[in-house]
Amino acid sequence: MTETLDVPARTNRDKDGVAAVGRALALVAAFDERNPRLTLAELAKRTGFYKSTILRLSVSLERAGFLARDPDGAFRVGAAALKAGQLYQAAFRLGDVALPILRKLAADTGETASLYVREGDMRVCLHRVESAQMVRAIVREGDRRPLDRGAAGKVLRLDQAASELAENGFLVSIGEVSAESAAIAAPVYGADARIVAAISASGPAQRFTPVAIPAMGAHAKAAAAELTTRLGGRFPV
Amino acid sequence: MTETLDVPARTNRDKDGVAAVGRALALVAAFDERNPRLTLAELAKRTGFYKSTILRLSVSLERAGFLARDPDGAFRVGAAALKAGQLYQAAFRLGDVALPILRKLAADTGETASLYVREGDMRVCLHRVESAQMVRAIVREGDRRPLDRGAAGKVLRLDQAASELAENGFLVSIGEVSAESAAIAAPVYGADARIVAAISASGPAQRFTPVAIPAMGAHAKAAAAELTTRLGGRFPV
DNA sequence: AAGCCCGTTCCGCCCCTCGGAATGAGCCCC
DNA sequence: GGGGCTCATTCCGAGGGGCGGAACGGGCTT
Repeated sequence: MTETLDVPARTNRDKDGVAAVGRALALVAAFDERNPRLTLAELAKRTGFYKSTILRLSVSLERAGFLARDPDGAFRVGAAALKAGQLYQAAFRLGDVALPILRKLAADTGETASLYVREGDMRVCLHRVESAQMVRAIVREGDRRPLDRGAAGKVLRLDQAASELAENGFLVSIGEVSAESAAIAAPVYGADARIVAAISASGPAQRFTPVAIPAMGAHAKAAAAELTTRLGGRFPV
Repeated sequence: MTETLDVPARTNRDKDGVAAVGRALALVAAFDERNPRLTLAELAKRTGFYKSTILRLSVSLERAGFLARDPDGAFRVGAAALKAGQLYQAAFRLGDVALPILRKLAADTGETASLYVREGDMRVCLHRVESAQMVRAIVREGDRRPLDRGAAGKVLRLDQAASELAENGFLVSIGEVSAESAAIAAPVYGADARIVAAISASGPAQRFTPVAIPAMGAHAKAAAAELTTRLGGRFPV
């Protein structure tokens, strides 16, 4: 430390940020599902900071609502974190993320690809990319369909992974919405591992043969998995 | 600055926390649902900070995952916020138990059911199940409302059972949070027989008629009682 | 080409933060 | 009861880290 500075002494000037901020956020990151409440001493042990440092940082964190304190003195994460987490989700204008995935699914299957979300006892098409084929399924954004018909409806109605879904990762429906149509759908999961949307490929029933279905299902499943991860979602165990 | 310091110059020594941390968290708080993505210039305008300050703080925030940057340079809240938000919910060990109860309350009343806890002089929505109706109350997890408006707020402010509450076991508010909304709420008690949370059903005021309220109140009261017992809580004498 | 606004880099001075010591309360055990 | 731990909290000097402005360059529009 006293001499021989091969490295420029000011090397830490760039890309270093603000040390106090890093420390404060490390405090928040010290919590986990097993320990959503921590005492000052526990925080000190987990972070390696001095207790006086933690107390000083916690004043600002508490004021901003990112940290809170129980009457017994225990620390826990504050309510502002909940709000910030939702802002993270809101930052995904779903279309920007979903549309490329839908385009790929439409190309891979040759069918119309669409993204459905649940709305009460109906499902609503949020985005859609139509097939290029002469005979194809026509779906428009905003279309509302009953939840009890069609592959996407079935997927959105699942509280937990049904046996058929768990087996293949997708569901099929033939002639449910209309006699000559068919569809295949896979679930998109949110951060809480619950189904938040369904990605489907739909078209004329004639093309949904026992031979074609497995490949279509695999594509739908892959698209749904891609969207799930892009949204920060978590797959159920 | 040069003289005449009536106020002790070092009055800010106590209870001041760390200024840089407050600034960093103000950056995160600058986002909202309408603006989940912000440019550097927008952030500077909203926070009043210099752009150089924001850039410096953002290095630490990004490293911790609380802020992220898109390829086009726009800032958004980072994934660590989502995790932190879940830790906030985890601190209340209510989620697994409360959600089924909220679902039942939403089904029974046809209105949006939500669970509020007190956070200082505000109340925070911890969990929520929205109504299936076309016209319904919109509540998001993490929403903060003042304690002095709305049925849930009144419930949470009760140190002891007020006469009205003791009589019916629930409270009603009409047009308090917004002119066209109404809500009904009942208290959840902890092991020490003090109020730890409020369960409420909220929706358009038109549906909260003198005829409908008693049934809704009974449902809310039942839901709160159910949650109280499931949490090992004790009712006041 | 001038003007504007964008994002980014750089650096000196001041003040803010760090970290350790000191304090007191609470608890357990002999 | 008192000694000895661990707990949370307060205080302050010294050192360096962050603030805030200036300066720069690129991309637009006028």
